[in-house]
Amino acid sequence: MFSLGREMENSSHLLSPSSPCTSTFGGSLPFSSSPQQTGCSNDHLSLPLSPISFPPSPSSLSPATAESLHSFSPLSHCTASQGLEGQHIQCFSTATVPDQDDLTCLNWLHQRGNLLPLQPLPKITTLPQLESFTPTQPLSPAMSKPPYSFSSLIFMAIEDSPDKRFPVKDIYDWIVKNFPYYRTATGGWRNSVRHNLSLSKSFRRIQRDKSQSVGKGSLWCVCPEYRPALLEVLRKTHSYHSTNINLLNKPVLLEGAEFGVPAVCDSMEMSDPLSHTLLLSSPSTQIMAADNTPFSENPPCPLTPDHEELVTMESVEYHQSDVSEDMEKDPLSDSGYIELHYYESHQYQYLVLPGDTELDLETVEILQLDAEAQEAAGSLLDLAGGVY
DNA sequence: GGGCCTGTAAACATAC
DNA sequence: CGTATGTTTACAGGCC
Repeated sequence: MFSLGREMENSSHLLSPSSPCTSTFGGSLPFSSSPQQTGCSNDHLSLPLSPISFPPSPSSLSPATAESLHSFSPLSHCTASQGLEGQHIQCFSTATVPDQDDLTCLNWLHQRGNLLPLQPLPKITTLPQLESFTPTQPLSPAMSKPPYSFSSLIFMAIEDSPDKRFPVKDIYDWIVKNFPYYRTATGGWRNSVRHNLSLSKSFRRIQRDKSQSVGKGSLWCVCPEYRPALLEVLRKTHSYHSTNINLLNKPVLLEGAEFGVPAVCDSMEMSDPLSHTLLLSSPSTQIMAADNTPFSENPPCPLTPDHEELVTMESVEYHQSDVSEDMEKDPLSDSGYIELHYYESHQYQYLVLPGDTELDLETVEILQLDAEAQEAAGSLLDLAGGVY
């Protein structure tokens, strides 16, 4: 079960067509180049490989994979049953499949405030049981240069703006606000921003409304036809840095049984840190202690986001009744992104998924195991929305 | 090695 | 006039 993700790289039989749209992974920005051909309308990105069916039919699986799925079926199918050996894993998903007119929508950016692996994740406090959670400084060097190109930074800034358009100065401010590196960087990067704006076909200059004009210069927006490519580059960069760096190179400890939950994992492959990742469905998931005491009633410690630490399997229970109808909708549901957050509590690391992605564990493993697996498994967009 | 992408620097023009 | 903005050119480094 714990090599499932990697195994599924080659498990094309698990993949069933779910989206009429395919595209290639260009991986390059449309910088002075033609737009990436997605062959799709509404910016729907996907990969040549189709996503996994949900849930995969056990009969269609290789023995090892089927065994894996069997072991993880509780979480995969979000129903209550006995999970890992001696381990109680429950996940009830009440999320409905969201309308995703635009699966690449980044509206969540300004809601979420963060899609960056090197940044704190303050919005996670929407988890009711994590009210006391206080973001800490990222462990990664906050002052190091971000991995994102200027085009990506500009793209994020514009997408994060309420009107999807920003003057240059606001782009500066956004970058400085979100990437402390640029607070102290010399001014040359601003020149680079302007250079990118002017040179890249991805961005378009809009004349300000003269009647409401305040400030110098024009407004800049993202050209819709280049948006999928920008999004793809951003996603790949984000994925690479959050997955490969945060997970794949980390040691694995299987010690301890927080909340009194048996620390199983004897059968786990020690080499696969994701095998021991606790998956939650944010924001409507509760971490449960062994006695079913909600996490909020028995918090072991504040969670710290983005900790590159150890991973172990833990109990999780998701109570449908605990989810109010008006609970904040995960902005990621419309984004086409699957944002994976890692929160650490002692020796445990929790992987928090958007609440309504309805991803099953094997899919998640594929998404995280490595970049190649991600590409082989299909885009997050299809996984999130294309199969229902 | 060549092409492309990206970052950086610089010069210059224009607008505020 | 100073500063901000926008355009353009040039060059270097990395990657494929």
